[in-house]
Amino acid sequence: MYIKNKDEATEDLIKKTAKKLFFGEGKFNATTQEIADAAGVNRTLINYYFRSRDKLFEIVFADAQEKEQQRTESIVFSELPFKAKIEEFIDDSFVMAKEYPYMEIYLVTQFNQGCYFKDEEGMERMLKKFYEEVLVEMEKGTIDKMAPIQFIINMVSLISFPISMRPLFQRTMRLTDEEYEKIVDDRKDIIMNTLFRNQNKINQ
Amino acid sequence: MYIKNKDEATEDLIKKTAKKLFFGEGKFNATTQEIADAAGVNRTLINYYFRSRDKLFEIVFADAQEKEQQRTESIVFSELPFKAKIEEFIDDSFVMAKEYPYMEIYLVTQFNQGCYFKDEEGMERMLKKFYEEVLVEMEKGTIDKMAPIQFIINMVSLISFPISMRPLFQRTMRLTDEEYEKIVDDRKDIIMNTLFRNQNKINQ
DNA sequence: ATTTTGTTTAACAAAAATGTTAAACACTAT
DNA sequence: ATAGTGTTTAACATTTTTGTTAAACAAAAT
Repeated sequence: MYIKNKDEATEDLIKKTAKKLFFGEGKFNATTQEIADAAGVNRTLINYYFRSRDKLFEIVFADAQEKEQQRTESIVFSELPFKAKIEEFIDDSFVMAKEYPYMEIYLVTQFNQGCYFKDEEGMERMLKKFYEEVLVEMEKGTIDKMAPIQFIINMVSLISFPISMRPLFQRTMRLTDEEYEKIVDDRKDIIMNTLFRNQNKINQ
Repeated sequence: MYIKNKDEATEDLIKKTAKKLFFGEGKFNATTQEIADAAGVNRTLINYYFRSRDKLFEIVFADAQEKEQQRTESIVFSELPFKAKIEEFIDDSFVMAKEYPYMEIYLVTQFNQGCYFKDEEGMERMLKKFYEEVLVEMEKGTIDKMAPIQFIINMVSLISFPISMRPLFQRTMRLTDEEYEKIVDDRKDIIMNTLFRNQNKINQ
């Protein structure tokens, strides 16, 4: 039998390259030729391994969704206390964002074009669990009382927006790469302080 | 001479339709045929009025940028007190978002593909002015002390993210249109409370 | 060695999208 | 009425992108 390494190598290389272009560089409309060039392979290999451009896109999209969800799940269902979970989530998001800054925005554009969702069950379980924890914290007074969904929206907004909108922000505010990275680095404490009413303020 | 109405009517109709498709429905890859169909005109009229697809895109993009900036400028340079400006900005953003929910995300994807910026001077003046006001508020203790840019990022994130990410959010959280609109309606107070350390809490 | 199996390539075909032209059309001013 | 002007249309041409096929190729098994 043929060595399994080689074919999986190219197949994987193509997938990796597509991800890099989509999520890493924001080139959502990359043609098969562009992907092939970036990967240094013949264009028709995309058809050989993935049948069609659409199939490749589907796979990459599904992968991205799954990864996002697993990432979140492993934090939500961990044994960490609430506040630590949020910190973990922030750290994790920023790490992810370094490699794939355009991931979330890509997911959104895909959803706009009428994409289905993957593991709906898992998502629901996770949300329920997190909801409950949020409610407990509100009872304790650690966070302001509001609809739990609003707390989640606040949290995700504060974390994800500056990542997704980096090109717009950085240009608008005329910031260098270094300046922007500094800002992102500083954000963890700021987000924590904003979400947790500044009790036990971390940075002062 | 020919009636000026008619030609401006179609030209404008095409622009309006393109905007509706891009910003209103998130169809960033609409073909000239799709735009023409949606506008109910012959496809080649796009070439007649705009020369090429790219030119049309450029114009729509420039328009969007300009509108956003003017909108923001008129608030920043108004005579309102700081807090009222923010409220105004929130209201304004939500109105805009009703018609063009995908506007900001479109701007970002365009920037990703290497787009230039329009009125850089104006933007700079505006930012400077707002920075100063933010600093004053921090001195007064109305808002937490942090780099002014971080306050701005917080503000814009809390406002724009739930709009831009609506399809993702709504799907993920399994919400109906009515439920989501309710959430957006509730957000104004939540955002104000989050930004202003909950003094004089609006909603309790 | 040669058959088998899977991979890669280039040439070709097909499809999709854009752009151009010239003729038809509508309206108005003369 | 018709000459003039700008608009709209359909037919055509071009370009871009995708998909297919058959042959070349490489490695391993017989």
